Amino acid sequence: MPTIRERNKRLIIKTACQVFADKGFAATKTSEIADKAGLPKANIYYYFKSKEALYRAVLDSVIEPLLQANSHIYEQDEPARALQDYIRAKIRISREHADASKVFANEIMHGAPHLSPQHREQLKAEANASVARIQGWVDDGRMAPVDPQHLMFVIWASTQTYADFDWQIMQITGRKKLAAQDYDAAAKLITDMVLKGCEVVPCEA
Amino acid sequence: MPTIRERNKRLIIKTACQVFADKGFAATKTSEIADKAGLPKANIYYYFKSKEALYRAVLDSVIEPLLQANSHIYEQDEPARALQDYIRAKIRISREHADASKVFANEIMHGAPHLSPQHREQLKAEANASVARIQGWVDDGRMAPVDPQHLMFVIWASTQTYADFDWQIMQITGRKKLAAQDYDAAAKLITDMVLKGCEVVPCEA
DNA sequence: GTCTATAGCTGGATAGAC
DNA sequence: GTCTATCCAGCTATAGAC
Repeated sequence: MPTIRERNKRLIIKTACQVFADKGFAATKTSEIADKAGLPKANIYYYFKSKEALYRAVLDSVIEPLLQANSHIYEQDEPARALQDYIRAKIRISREHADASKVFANEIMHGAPHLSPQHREQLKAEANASVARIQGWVDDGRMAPVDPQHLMFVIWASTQTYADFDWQIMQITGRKKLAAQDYDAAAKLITDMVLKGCEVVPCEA
Repeated sequence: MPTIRERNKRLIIKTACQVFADKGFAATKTSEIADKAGLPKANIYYYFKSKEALYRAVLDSVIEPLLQANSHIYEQDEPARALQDYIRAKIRISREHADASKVFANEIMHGAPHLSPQHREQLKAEANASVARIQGWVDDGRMAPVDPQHLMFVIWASTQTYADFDWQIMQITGRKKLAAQDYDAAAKLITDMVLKGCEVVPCEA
């Protein structure tokens, strides 16, 4: 029933995510979030008991989409297909959820001081499961014996860089805004490199 | 002969670099820098006119080491050797200058609001030169026709991640601190992947 | 549920003694 | 060149009218 409550909370979280991504937690003023959301500042505090509580809510909202890409590692049985889909999904996230990625990157870079123990465990569990899956393919002789952990780090880093460090990418490519073709080119190169590195043959499409 | 002046400035910049890397600019208190450096806060302001001026000094001190890795792209004529050395150098920087890397990453992630136009140009020029160099190898048929810009982004991202997101790496590897073998494993995997992706044969050593 | 006005504190910056 | 004491801006957070 509290449809207005939910709607406002969502609006505030969404706006806060943009500002936190842009400025970082400490540099963000609650008044700026309020202004961008078109609300008086006190309204923020009516819905969230503190700036930090709001930030935690943003972190929560951000983790689900970021973890969804992992599903491709499980749903596809063929290594080439799985890696290919995974990289594509990660690049899509960098494009469609750049703010979420930045908020998360910021949090991680500073040692995840606001991340709940539950979320830490969840992330670790997801990573470990993906690593185990890749190790399985290696053990079955279906791909070259790469270190699965470092393979994941490379995939994470090279896909997320298109969100987290988009400013640098735009500087160097000379773009005002990254376009579909840029993300496609990135996905292509990363996929190509990873598949060759793992010595698996690409799937069509 | 202001040897004491220089010594103190260096100490303050070095300490500030650590704290800025750990907390980010806005979350850093000058009192914390002072405490860690074993100085009263007013001393900081005797040497630097503001927190922001100190931060800019840190940024300045950080850029040189980060750019040095680029030299390998020019000094080596053979693509395989150059890329190999470049990746190794970048990984070494992630290990030896992790704080510098984090300060810089933070700055870039938020759109480089404190970076001087000179430094922006310098970074862009270095990047463009490296890209041109790689494009030259492609044109000469000495490596596969990869997109040189995206190749650089991948190398940057996957090497810097070992500094910027070391917390995550440690979480997943279960290490308390990354050791030589971790950086070696990373360098090996990244090099392997890049060389295969570029279709150049590795050099010995 | 909304908003104005303001309290209260944190932290950047400085005056001025040594 | 060093340091203590303090000032004051700007921010988070809230009281209280509507």
